[in-house]
Amino acid sequence: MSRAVRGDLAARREELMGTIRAAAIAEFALNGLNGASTQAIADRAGMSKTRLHYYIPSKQDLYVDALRHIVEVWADLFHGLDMTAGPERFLRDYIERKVRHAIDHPEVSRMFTGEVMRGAPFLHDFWDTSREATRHASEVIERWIAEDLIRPVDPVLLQFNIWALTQHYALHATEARFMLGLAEDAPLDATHIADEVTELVLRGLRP
Amino acid sequence: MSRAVRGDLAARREELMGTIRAAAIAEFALNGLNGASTQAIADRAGMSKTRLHYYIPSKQDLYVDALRHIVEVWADLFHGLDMTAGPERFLRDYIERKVRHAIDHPEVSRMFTGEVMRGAPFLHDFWDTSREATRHASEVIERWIAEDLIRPVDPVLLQFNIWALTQHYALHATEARFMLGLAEDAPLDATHIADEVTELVLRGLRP
Amino acid sequence: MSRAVRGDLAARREELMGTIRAAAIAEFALNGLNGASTQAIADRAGMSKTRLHYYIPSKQDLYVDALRHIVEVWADLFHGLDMTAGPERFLRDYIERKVRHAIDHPEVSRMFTGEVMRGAPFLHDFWDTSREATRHASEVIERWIAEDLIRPVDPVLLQFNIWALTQHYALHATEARFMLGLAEDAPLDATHIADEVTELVLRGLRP
Amino acid sequence: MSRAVRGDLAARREELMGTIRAAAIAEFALNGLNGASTQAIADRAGMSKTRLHYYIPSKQDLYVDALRHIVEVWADLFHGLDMTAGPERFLRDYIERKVRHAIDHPEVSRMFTGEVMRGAPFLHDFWDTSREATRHASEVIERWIAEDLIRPVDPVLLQFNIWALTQHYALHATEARFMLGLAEDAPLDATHIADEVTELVLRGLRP
DNA sequence: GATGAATGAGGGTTCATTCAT
DNA sequence: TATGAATGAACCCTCATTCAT
Repeated sequence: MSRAVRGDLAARREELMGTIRAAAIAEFALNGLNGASTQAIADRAGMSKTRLHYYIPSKQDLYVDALRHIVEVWADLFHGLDMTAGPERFLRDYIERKVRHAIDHPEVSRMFTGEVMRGAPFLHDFWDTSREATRHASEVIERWIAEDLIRPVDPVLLQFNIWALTQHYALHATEARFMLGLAEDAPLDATHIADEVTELVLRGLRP
Repeated sequence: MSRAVRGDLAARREELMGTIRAAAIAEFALNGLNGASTQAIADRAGMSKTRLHYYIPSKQDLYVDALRHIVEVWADLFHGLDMTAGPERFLRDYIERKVRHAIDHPEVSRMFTGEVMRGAPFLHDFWDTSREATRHASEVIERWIAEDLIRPVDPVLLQFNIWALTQHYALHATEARFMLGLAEDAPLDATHIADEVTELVLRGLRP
Repeated sequence: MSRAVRGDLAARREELMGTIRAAAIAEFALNGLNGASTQAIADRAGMSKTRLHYYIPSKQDLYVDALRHIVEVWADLFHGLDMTAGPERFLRDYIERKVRHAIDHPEVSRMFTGEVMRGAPFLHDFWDTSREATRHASEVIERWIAEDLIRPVDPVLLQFNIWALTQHYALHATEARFMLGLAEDAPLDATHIADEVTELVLRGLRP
Repeated sequence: MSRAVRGDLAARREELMGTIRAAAIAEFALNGLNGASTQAIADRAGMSKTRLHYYIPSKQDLYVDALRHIVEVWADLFHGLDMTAGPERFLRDYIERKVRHAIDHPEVSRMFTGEVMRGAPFLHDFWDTSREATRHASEVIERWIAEDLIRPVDPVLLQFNIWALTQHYALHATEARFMLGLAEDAPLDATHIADEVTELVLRGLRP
């Protein structure tokens, strides 16, 4: 087998795994690990159940893999963001990116929140990393407080609150559309939402 | 059958239905409608699956009944709160109650959020009522703006944002405990959380 | 307890048993012994399943009782018919009564045919009587043949054939209405059907 | 996979479906759609219930498929029969074939009659075709009447009557054997029965 | 790599019946 | 008599997974 063909095969497989993962995230977002059926995932990915099981070791493995993928994507999302630029600049960028991503890929937020709601049984492995990130962010926030750039707040709760505000529009997209009088398939206005959230947070933090 | 005995029977049944509903909410919170098994609900309620099915028409009926119950409980929760008292007083009370309830009964928030994440297929029936409430609240908020009690904001998004902040600690209780360095079964500090959220919102709304 | 009251109670019970039997025949006609549910019978009789079971020893007993009742009713139906009156007079009367009863009470014929189709597992007990009747009728038919009132035929098959012709319109009432262009709830014309059947048989038997 | 193997697989499946259908017809004949259990069908087909369900979408689908099959088989049965050959020739052939088939495959007639007795809820779809056939046959019969080949009769009822006579020996095989003094597993004499029925009908139709 | 076949466990629900009151 | 409660067995069907080809 030539190197090119082998590369082709690998790429083909990679692409297939991407399709499967996307289908899995969509289904896990709707029904969780227990509630999702491999049949539904296979249907969504456009393949037979048997073929799906050829590519994955088990439903649970697929679930964990999807979680890992989500964590990576979110880490990537904030690469290049600079907390040293000060609270205003950082939070504006962060919230904007986070809200936009949440609105564009609601299944991702939903699957993740589902896992967390269940007590995060499969997320514990990743949390040591998250804890480090949280600690690091807390230090920066405390520096901002020390420099009187923002008023004194609980730095961990601040992070949770921002997380809450930005995730919410992914989880509650249907309800939001309804209450805002939008059509069932109309996109939410990410810019407007990001602006309102940003303003609330920045003003809420003023010294 | 004497009136007393009949009363006893009715009370017994009422109590049993409460047990069942609580078990159901816990399971639906974990696994959604599809993922939850009547066996698990029965186990949690301390009865056989057959006996459970004697008391409910179907799993879906139980699910809808639980949702209805949640909506009622939340409506009750805010009876007596007075929006005419001005933003500071109202928001302080509202957020306090909401956060405390979320932290005390996280399964309730979780089941509800799960339903909403799935596109709220069974909640649509209740939303006309919710829309009215949202509209009414929006009017009050706009009056506050007109009276310069708060700065101009999108009144609907403000409601969503407050909702997001107060629900979050129910959904993410496990994660929050972990990041805050608490024990796995330690209660979250509702007072502290409510204070931080309230402060963020009130200051974020200052004219 | 006075005799009158006791009589009342007995009458009440008798009436109730009639209601139950009618409901049972309707359900057994539709679904057979296995397929019929006591719940459906109870519903049809306007009582709770528990109460139904108070009045009957078991579903199977109810089934057998209904069969016995049907056999009795059919026996009564032909009391007074006189085979000595000769074939024309007898067959005219017999077919007329049988067709009319079949069309008026199709459930009865249907439940009975269902039992027979299943191999008549509960009817065997009654068949010794039936065999006697069949033999007796065969003798009369053979006398008719000997007297040249009708042509030579197999006397048992003749009885079966007449039975087939008269039962058919109970079993196939729906189909008959459809093919005859009648409304779904329109009654079949018993007189017309009886005439056609009678004519076919009488002419078919001419020496 | 080679063409030969694929053909093998298809043939294997076809054969299996035939086995399943035969088992299904036997069970549906005994207990109807509601009363028949997939377990009993599986047992009769010599496979596990799970395996049976691998081959059928649902019990109801199997039921409808079996009905469709029966209708097709009966249509095939009368291919080649020529109504233009005149009443005597046609009716002799028709009754002979029909009686023989009924006696050889009583379950088929029984399942069909069961469906019709229940009001034919799943047969309605096929009845438009049947109605056409009935109409066409009626026209031929009326031509026979006009040509004085048979006496005037209701053409639709004539068809029903013949149907009744020929089906009867499938439905009442057990009873017939008993009344004719045959052993429980002895075959009915199709030739004799067909002759008696034919004679009754042909003579009954003489002008 | 990819397909059809197969399976044991479990899914929600209904069953005829019994029990206590 | 008559009711509500309760139950073990059975109902139809789907599950994630494995096997053979």
